[in-house]
Amino acid sequence: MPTGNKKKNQLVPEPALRRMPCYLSYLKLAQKEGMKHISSTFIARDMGVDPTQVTKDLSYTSIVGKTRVGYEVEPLIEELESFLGFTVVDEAYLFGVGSLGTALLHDHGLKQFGLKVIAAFDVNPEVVGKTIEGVPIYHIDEFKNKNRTGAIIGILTVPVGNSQEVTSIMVEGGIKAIWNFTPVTIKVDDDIVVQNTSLYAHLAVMFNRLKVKSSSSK
Amino acid sequence: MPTGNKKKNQLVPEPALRRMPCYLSYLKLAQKEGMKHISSTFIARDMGVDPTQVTKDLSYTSIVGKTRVGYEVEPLIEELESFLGFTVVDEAYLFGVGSLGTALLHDHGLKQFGLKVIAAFDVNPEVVGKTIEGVPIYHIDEFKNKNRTGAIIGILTVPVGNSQEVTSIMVEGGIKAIWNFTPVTIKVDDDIVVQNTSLYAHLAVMFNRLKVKSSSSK
DNA sequence: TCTAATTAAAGAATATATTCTTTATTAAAA
DNA sequence: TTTTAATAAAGAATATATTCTTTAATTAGA
Ligand SMILES: NC(=O)c1ccc[n+]([C@@H]2O[C@H](COP(=O)([O-])OP(=O)(O)OC[C@H]3O[C@@H](n4cnc5c(N)ncnc54)[C@H](O)[C@@H]3O)[C@@H](O)[C@H]2O)c1
Ligand SMILES: NC(=O)c1ccc[n+]([C@@H]2O[C@H](COP(=O)([O-])OP(=O)(O)OC[C@H]3O[C@@H](n4cnc5c(N)ncnc54)[C@H](O)[C@@H]3O)[C@@H](O)[C@H]2O)c1
Repeated sequence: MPTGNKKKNQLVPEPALRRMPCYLSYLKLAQKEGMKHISSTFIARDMGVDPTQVTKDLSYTSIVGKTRVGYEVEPLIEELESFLGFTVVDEAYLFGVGSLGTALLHDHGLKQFGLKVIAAFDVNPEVVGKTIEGVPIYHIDEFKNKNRTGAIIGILTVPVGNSQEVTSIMVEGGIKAIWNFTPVTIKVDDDIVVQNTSLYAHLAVMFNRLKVKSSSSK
Repeated sequence: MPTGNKKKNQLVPEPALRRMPCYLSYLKLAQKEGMKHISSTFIARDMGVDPTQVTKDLSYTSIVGKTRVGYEVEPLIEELESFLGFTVVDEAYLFGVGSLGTALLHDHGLKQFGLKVIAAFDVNPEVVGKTIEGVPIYHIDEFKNKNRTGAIIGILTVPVGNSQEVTSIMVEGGIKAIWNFTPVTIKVDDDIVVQNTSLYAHLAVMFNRLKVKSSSSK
């Protein structure tokens, strides 16, 4: 029996996946304004994208639109949230409670998007033993010794020089997906999912576009 | 006279720009280990990418490699940093001093990558008037009234519902580039650069890849 | 000095993603 | 009831990005 995922085992393109949370935010605002139905044409105009891209993106989910009417807002929101994995809250461990790690621990938004940090690990005696927003911080050795069960998602926010070392510890401890906030390309086996989120990479893109714009307008 | 940017006015592909900071991190680690030269073959093997992609990416900068030797590490680092705009520190304003905004203010890393927040704006009386890491926090009305000069880069970390409103205020106040951390697609004129950095989008991609992996291994 | 191996770089081929075109549907208007 | 306009969806065409292939350079070794 098929697992229900529309038609094929094919990978959903990453660009499409990245756009979906944008649609979601947009739809939630539209819902607040009382809209019951919404068409791809309308979404596209409002968001400044191509209308056929909207329908193609949404076609990866199991939602179907209605000709001349568009999509029903509420079911679309529900389907998108569940498709994106935001309805089930996954547990995660966080590695490296520095400035960025602390910020993520303080963030209340993540839980709404399906991620809950249940423990954090560091080596710094100043943070080990403490608690941030109810999340206990242990020494990384505690993870090595005990945590072979539990969360399979790990958030990596350690310094650049320790990235690979901590990655190995994470994988040995049973982590299957790594949300990597360091600008380092970490090496793992094929069965581990790595999601790179380097803020500096985005900064580089922004600087470049700004440079191009300002030199072309001169 | 040409402005010096290698050969063409063509845009550097965003995927290439996003990979460059990864090369940079890698090269800095290699430099620490005393390497003077490094080849694309070597970089590629270490980082798990295609060697020709490395040379193609680096060809957008003005660096040239040497046959049978590779690139000189130090000049390559310098060229990458300057190409990416990390050597000149640009000033920026931050809008929305909530959990994410505060985290960014506490971050010491950004300055190394060419961005320095010189002031922040909010509406919450609990934060307005305070200072975080030396950065003063003003009421957003102060920006409307006075700040027509100064930084042209703005960091947007306000709630979803206020994104568009604050965006307009930013643009009216002279902001030319917006680093948008909200999951909302903000609308601006063509001459404004928008860099979207929604953490939730990355989370969505990670969840999807994890789901695909776990269902294919069963 | 000559040969072999390694490499950067350019361009071709392939793969991927986006946009355009066509078709069929259907709600609303005539 | 019939016509019209708006739309989703599928597939084709185009654009973009990645990977493969070839070429020329040049260092190191014979
Ligand atoms: N701070 C930011 O806003 C920001 C932005 C973009 C990227 N980053 C990247 O995120 C990473 C963390 O940045 P940061 O500014 O939070 O650094 P940080 O130095 O403030 O924090 C790093 C933390 O990791 C801990 N650590 C070191 N070795 C460890 C180990 N072996 N096991 C467990 N924990 C260990 C340190 O004790 C420290 O608490 C860096 O790679 C940085 O490049 C940070
Ligand atoms: N917190 C996170 O880690 C995180 C992660 C990903 C994305 N985001 C996004 O970033 C944005 C901010 O998230 P947050 O968790 O920091 O929210 P938050 O509610 O903690 O902070 C928002 C801040 O914006 C201020 N604000 C509200 N209206 C304003 C206005 N008109 N002008 C200026 N300031 C105003 C608020 O007073 C508050 O201080 C949201 O859009 C969220 O979706 C946050």
